[in-house]
Amino acid sequence: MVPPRYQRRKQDRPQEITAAAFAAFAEKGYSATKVEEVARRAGVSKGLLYLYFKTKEELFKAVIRSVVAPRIDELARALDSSELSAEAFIRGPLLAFMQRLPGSPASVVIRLMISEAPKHPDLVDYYWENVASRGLGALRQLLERGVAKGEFRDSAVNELPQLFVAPVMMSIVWGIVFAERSLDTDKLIETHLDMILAYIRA
Amino acid sequence: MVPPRYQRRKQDRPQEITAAAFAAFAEKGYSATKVEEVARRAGVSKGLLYLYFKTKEELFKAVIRSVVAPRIDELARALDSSELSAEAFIRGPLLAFMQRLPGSPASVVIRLMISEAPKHPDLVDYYWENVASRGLGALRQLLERGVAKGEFRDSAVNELPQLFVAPVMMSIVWGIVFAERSLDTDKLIETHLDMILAYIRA
DNA sequence: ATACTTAATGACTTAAGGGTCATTAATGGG
DNA sequence: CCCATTAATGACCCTTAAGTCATTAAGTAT
Repeated sequence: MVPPRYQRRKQDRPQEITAAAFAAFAEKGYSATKVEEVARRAGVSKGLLYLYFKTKEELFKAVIRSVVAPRIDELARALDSSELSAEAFIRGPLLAFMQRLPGSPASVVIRLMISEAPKHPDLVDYYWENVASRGLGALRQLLERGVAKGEFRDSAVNELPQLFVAPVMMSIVWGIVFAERSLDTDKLIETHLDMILAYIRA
Repeated sequence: MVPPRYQRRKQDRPQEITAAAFAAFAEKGYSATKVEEVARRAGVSKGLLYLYFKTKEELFKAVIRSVVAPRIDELARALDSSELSAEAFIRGPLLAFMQRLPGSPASVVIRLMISEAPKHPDLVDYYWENVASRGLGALRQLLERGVAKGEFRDSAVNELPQLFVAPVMMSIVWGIVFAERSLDTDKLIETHLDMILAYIRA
């Protein structure tokens, strides 16, 4: 009994291919990755890949979306789930969340966005609507809650939630460029939040 | 009298070519830029370009160096030239310097480094030795001076000069990805430094 | 002037890699 | 069991772009 040379698995292929593509893009970046290489990693022929994704660019977009999409609700849920004070929330769940990012797939997405954004305005729109503006909105909300409860004073930080994100971005970029020259990103992020809290505390 | 079809200008060509390449890379990124396009912008044939630069990669490295090199001493000079207190220095020259970066060629270099670093470890070494480690060293020195003079207290910031740089990196990345969706980077950086100072003041 | 050196050209070669398509074979319905 | 359907293959095509080189002509020394 000869085993079949391949199996038809229409349901699973797209996911398997995007997963393989993500791994390849993470290692080599988008343009240095060959479509054939992605197919090889997915255990699939190049022709099949083109059956599911019309172009390499479309594959790229699918990859970004596939990584980003599942995290969105996770992020949304995080905020309202807690009965903590704003400060406790920042020192607890938010700190933990931020510290996880530099070593996570999010880091790869950031790198890809930085490299490819200029060529893919629609991807930027997607990322903006689903990740950036939502995340910043959540931070703003958090700050307002803190002010309303009398924990925080009004300050320029309210208008600049990017201040929260800066050390995470720094850590991610550091990791991309100076991979080996280690940086204590956990401490960087924690110190930064400590600093913000000291600054905005009422 | 027929003007010569071209002029021999061995002295100027390399600079002109790297300048043209920088402009092209700034617009399209490294791999999306064709060597022929660089030659065209430099008003030169492709063959001549290859007379001065053996490969596209070598041209790339020359471009980075040509942008980075002149700024190095400027940076070094900045520190010791001032008789200001550490805080005044931070609020004055350092703030101005940092605010200039997001709109400067440095921003392009950062983008190129992020995209291409993994493929060019020697460039990373160069950048580390000449820019990153020097700049961070200068910041550390500045903090120590502040502590020695009794302006600043000892804190975790001494070991993490990256904290200073974070909002600049954030601004640069924001500019790359969300070019149009404006962010008040000047205010972001100023608020950040204000925050640091409040945190470390003795 | 003449001969010589070399900066400069641009048509050409070559390789890589994105994308196609005729062919094969797994699968499911009758 | 057999046929129709379509998932899957992989050899092939074709464009693009890096890199070469024989040739031309600007500058220079004798």
